[in-house]
Amino acid sequence: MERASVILPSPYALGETLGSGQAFRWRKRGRSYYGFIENAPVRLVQQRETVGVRWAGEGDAAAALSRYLRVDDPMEQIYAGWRGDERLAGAAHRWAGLHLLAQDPWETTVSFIASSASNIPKISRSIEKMCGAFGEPVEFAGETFHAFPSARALAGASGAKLRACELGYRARYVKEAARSVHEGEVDLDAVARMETAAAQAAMVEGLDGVGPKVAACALLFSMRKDDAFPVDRWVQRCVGDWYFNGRAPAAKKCEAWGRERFGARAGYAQQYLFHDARAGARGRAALRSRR
DNA sequence: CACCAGGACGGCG
DNA sequence: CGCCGTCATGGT
Repeated sequence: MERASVILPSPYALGETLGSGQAFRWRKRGRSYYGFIENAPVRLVQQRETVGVRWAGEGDAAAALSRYLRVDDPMEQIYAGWRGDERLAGAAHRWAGLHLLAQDPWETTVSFIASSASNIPKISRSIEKMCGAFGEPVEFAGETFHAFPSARALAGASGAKLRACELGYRARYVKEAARSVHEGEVDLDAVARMETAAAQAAMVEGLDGVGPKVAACALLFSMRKDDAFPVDRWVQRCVGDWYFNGRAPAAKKCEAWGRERFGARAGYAQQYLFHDARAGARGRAALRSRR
């Protein structure tokens, strides 16, 4: 059990970042966030600019948290690059301190296989059920947590038990992708060392249920491939609305456009666009329900 | 009760 | 290639 404390840069929007739809296992209880770093349970407590960490992992908790939260990312520099872009400049202002994360690659890959044509609350429940059914139990802070299941555990899972995790038609994708990783056909450590396009191609080719978007998410949210530009329905729609006069380009073209336009920081641009688009939709939904 | 969701896949033109 | 129907399932 490791304890430490980390000084966050300013700005760092911790709650917004942990709940931004790139990670699915963070839960807020009181002033604490419970989740996993390097697949070991962790509790974070934010007080002003510092975060207290209690971590079940081995090694330097402060270093692990700093890596995970990407506290060294040059946000002001990134925002400066968006000054000529009205939409992104606005999003940078509204969501100042929203960061990308550096999560576990295997967990992130499976999580986004489970994400296809779903929604964030359902994805979270689905992953939680997978962990409960197939993940190793870990005692932490007086309760039992379940680590994210290994490739071996998921490869050996029964189809029925997997589908019980609300995975639907994605269950066979998870099982087959797990087999590919467990048998070494795909090596995520090697993928992480490739440049983005090659890494994406390797994942799409080698992993069932992984297309361009899911691969881009895994690369961006767990392997620091910041030039990746995942295009889901939200991003496709808002890119169409904000940059193409309401006519959304096809997903493939939209991805190429985003990577070309935003370059080495395309992933950050994508995350801010996604966050802004969803926040707008949530606002409109709240407005509707109030009438 | 339609319609949508951090899409992928396979078949068809 | 690009387009389109299909695939479970819960939320709105």
